[in-house]
Amino acid sequence: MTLDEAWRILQGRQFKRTKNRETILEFFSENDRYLTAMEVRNFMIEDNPGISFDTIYRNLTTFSELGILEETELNGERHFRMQCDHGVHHHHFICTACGKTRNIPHCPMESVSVNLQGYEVEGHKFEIYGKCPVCVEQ
Amino acid sequence: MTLDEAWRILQGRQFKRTKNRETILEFFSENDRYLTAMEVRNFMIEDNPGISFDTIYRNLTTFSELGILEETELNGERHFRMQCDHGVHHHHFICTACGKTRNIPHCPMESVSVNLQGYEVEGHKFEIYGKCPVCVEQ
DNA sequence: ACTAGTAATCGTAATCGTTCCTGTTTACCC
DNA sequence: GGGTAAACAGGAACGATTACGATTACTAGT
Repeated sequence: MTLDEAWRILQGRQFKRTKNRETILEFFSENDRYLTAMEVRNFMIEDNPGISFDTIYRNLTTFSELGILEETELNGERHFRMQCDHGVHHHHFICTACGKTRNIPHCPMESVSVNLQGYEVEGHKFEIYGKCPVCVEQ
Repeated sequence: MTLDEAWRILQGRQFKRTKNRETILEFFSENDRYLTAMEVRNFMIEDNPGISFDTIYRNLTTFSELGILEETELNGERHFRMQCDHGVHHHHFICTACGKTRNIPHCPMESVSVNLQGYEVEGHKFEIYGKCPVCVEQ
């Protein structure tokens, strides 16, 4: 997702264009990996030393709900990254050291043979964890 | 996993047979679903009003490491359940209302076509979330 | 451009799940 | 039964996240 696409979504829903939102989106568009609220804060604090976690979490949640960011949970912490390939369903290999991901186009839901009649499926998660080639060397 | 199997594992590693451990294992063997530390506490508190969270978490973590319980994270909280079909790799449909699960024998790792050469795979997670037939009716 | 109205923010305190700490109790081996 | 290390209770501390009242800053309408 590009910055322009993100702003188009936000302005289509009457969200205002603020400096904080610009900084957050800039950070994600320049860092193509899963990031924590703390990492976002450490970046923002240079421009805005008084930045509040309330602001960060509120915006991250908003962006996630609007499909601008995607979200996952790694060792008890929320992680966010810019939505990639918007619209096309996929999964990720996630590096547990740096947060970088690699797309996995195959979705296991297509080949699940279990009969889930009577069940109401709300979602699914398929992630592979490990170290990317760069972090293997460290 | 039966209570006998669990105790055989524990005693093989010189873990002591305490009242608290008996209560925890009894609770899991009678409740075939994912449970939180709080639910465990609410059950234990009847026998032992002074039960400490430290004791609960310490034992849940131990049991999980020994393969007696299996663990997953649902909306930011650790959930535990008795290890089912010990040894046989499988995945779960998980009811987000009651924590009950249904086994999914198919493992997506077998059909992942992405080349992960140079990567170090540490683990994976495949879970389907939704409502079980009982909770759909509520 | 000016102003009103409302969304967004700041700063701080509170919450929640989980872990740490210290002194005491308990299970197990002899 | 006595010694010893494991297990425990109670409470304090922790890190991530959320809630809150007061203030600031966008944006639309004049």
